[in-house]
Amino acid sequence: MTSKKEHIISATAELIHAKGYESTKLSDILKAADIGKGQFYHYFSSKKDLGISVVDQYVQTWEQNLIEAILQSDKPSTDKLNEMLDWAVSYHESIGEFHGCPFGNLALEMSEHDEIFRTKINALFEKWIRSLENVLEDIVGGEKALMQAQAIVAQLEGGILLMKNFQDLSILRNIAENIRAQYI
Amino acid sequence: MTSKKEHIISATAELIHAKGYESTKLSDILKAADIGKGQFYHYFSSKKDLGISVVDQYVQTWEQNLIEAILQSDKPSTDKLNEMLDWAVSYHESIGEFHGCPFGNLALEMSEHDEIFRTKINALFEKWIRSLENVLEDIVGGEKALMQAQAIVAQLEGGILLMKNFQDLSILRNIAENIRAQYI
Amino acid sequence: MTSKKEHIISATAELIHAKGYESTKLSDILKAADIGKGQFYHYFSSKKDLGISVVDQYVQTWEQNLIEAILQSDKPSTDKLNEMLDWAVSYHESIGEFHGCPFGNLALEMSEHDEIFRTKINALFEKWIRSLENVLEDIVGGEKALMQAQAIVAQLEGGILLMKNFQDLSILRNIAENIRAQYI
Amino acid sequence: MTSKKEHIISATAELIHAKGYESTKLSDILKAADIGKGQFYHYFSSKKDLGISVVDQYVQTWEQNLIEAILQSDKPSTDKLNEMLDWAVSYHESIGEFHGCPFGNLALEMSEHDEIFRTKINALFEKWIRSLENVLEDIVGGEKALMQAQAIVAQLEGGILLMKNFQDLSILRNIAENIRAQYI
DNA sequence: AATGAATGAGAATTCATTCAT
DNA sequence: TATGAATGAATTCTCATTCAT
Repeated sequence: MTSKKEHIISATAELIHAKGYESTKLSDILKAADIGKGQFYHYFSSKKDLGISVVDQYVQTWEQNLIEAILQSDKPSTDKLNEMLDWAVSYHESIGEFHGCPFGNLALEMSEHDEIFRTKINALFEKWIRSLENVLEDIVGGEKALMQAQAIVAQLEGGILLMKNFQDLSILRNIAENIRAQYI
Repeated sequence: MTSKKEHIISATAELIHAKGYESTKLSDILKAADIGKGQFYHYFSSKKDLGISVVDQYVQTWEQNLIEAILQSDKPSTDKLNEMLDWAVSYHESIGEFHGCPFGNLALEMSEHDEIFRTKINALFEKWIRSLENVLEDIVGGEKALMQAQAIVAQLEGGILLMKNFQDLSILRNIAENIRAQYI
Repeated sequence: MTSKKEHIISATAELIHAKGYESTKLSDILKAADIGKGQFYHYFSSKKDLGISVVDQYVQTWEQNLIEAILQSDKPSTDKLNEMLDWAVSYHESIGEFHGCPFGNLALEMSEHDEIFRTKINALFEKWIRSLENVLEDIVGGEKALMQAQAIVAQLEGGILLMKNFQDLSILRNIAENIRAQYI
Repeated sequence: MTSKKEHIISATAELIHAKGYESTKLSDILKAADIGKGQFYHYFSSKKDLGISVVDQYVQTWEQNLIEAILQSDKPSTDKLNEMLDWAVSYHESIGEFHGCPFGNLALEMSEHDEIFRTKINALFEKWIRSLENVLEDIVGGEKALMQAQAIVAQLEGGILLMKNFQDLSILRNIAENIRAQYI
């Protein structure tokens, strides 16, 4: 039964999103997943091992929900861009609290700590930017597409950072509107 | 002579920039500042007390170097925008390593941990955005100025985040170029 | 098996009796109970937590040995008084060293430090005095019983204090004789 | 000028009475006496040195106010006993807070810690009991005088202990009344 | 598979005392 | 005389990991 393992990963994913990797203590995880130490070390060899599984799970989810379902769908490019912006805003809206972007958070916290984390997070950002570049080629032409894909992702990540710090969703909404106004 | 206290603050500022607040252990600080435990607690009442001093020092530096010297100077608005972008890129260029934005890092790490840190960091972002809004009023008109000021700050912060994760300065350069292309 | 926890409590009880709460360092406890730091914090959340357990254990023992077994037995009142005095003297005699009264010591050390300790110690003194009051009602009549119960407890506590300071059991013996002479 | 030294001793005496010797930190003393570290170590070689001076000052005061002025005066014996009891009650009444007996506190805290403290405190209790014995010889006859002097001192010390723990002066008043009723 | 007791290195902090000026 | 900067051993507590059952 893998579902126990996945249960632990999901419980930890929330904790890490809310508090960060270092601040999420093993005891928090055991409590949240309602398991004992022995069970934890049966499924995972270390806290880091679990951390990596959490990132993998996040990566998989985003690849499906953002990259595949939105950016690589066969809708018109402007629709894709629109959907991506809606998805970003509604993701944070639905959580109800402003913990920031799971990837952005980990990117800043783990980048220089741990090469494995950095590489995995990197790969997702890379894919996101590349897929967005493809979308933008239709809208702004091929030459500027990469630069502007980077700019849009940066704008969203920075907007989520500001949203978290101000504890105010409206900043992210403004950012989304601003992007929309520029490209659509 | 206050310089000993300032010496400790500066040494710690670098450590926190590079590793984050939590990961910067007291022992790291003592080593970096070349002082003993007792001396540390002679100057600061706790690690947090020092952390706040570090943020205060960063705030002061940025208010002088960014807000006052650039955004509130009496040069033309487009020059101010240009200078700000140059300053941002050259700041990270000069450090030689990609630790990210001192404020952005702390914003993400401390936002939900500690209200005092969040408030101080908030105040700086607020000032930055307001000052930039004033600059943009000349360029894009008053109506959109605030939204676009937010967008620019977000873009820079997000760009620095990507830069840190990719360990590649060119992303930040691209972002700066992109902003320049849009407004100048 | 709770006996490990009780083992730690008992070992600590002796230390606290001999040296006081503050002077009993964690390292003393670990050595006396022959356990490691981690094990200690597995059973107790803090030194204070253990301290409270120690007081609770003392309270329980005294309630059984002094209050229930002696003062609330169904023997004649003068026998009860006699037994209490015997018990007090032989308690200190059997230990062989003059560390004072576990409750009196803590009462003086912790009274103004910590409200929880004070309250618990208070409760025991209160019960002791009330039970003794009941015994005395038969001997001196109801009117003076409370005052004289207080006087007897005070005399014993003060006698133990002097005994400790003079490192001489005979003072406590004298006090017991003096009480006996007055009431029996 | 010795008055500075005496000023430090008096300020510390209050602190030790209220908090005990160990809990009175050097920093508390410096603050209370409004002096710097250098000045402290000019007048005293260590904290213990000061502690001994404090005990010496207490001993001197009690020898004057209790032993000489009351117990060795040329008034009738029953007056002396009465005055001693009044003095004891009014001493704690005048302070307004219930910190216990300065000697009783130190007796319990320091007895087994430090032989010098114990000896000095011992000497005072010894003198007190001897002087009271002389007074009692007139009242109860020579045979029982020593035992009853011990009993009275014990009763007062125990009463003050209970008073401190219950934070209630009336217990000490009861004890005084009880002693008066027995001898006067 | 599972429990939770046990480990121990390392964390922040306290504090009497010494030393340079 | 006096200041307060500097020292460092000792203190309580944290926490990921291992081990016996």
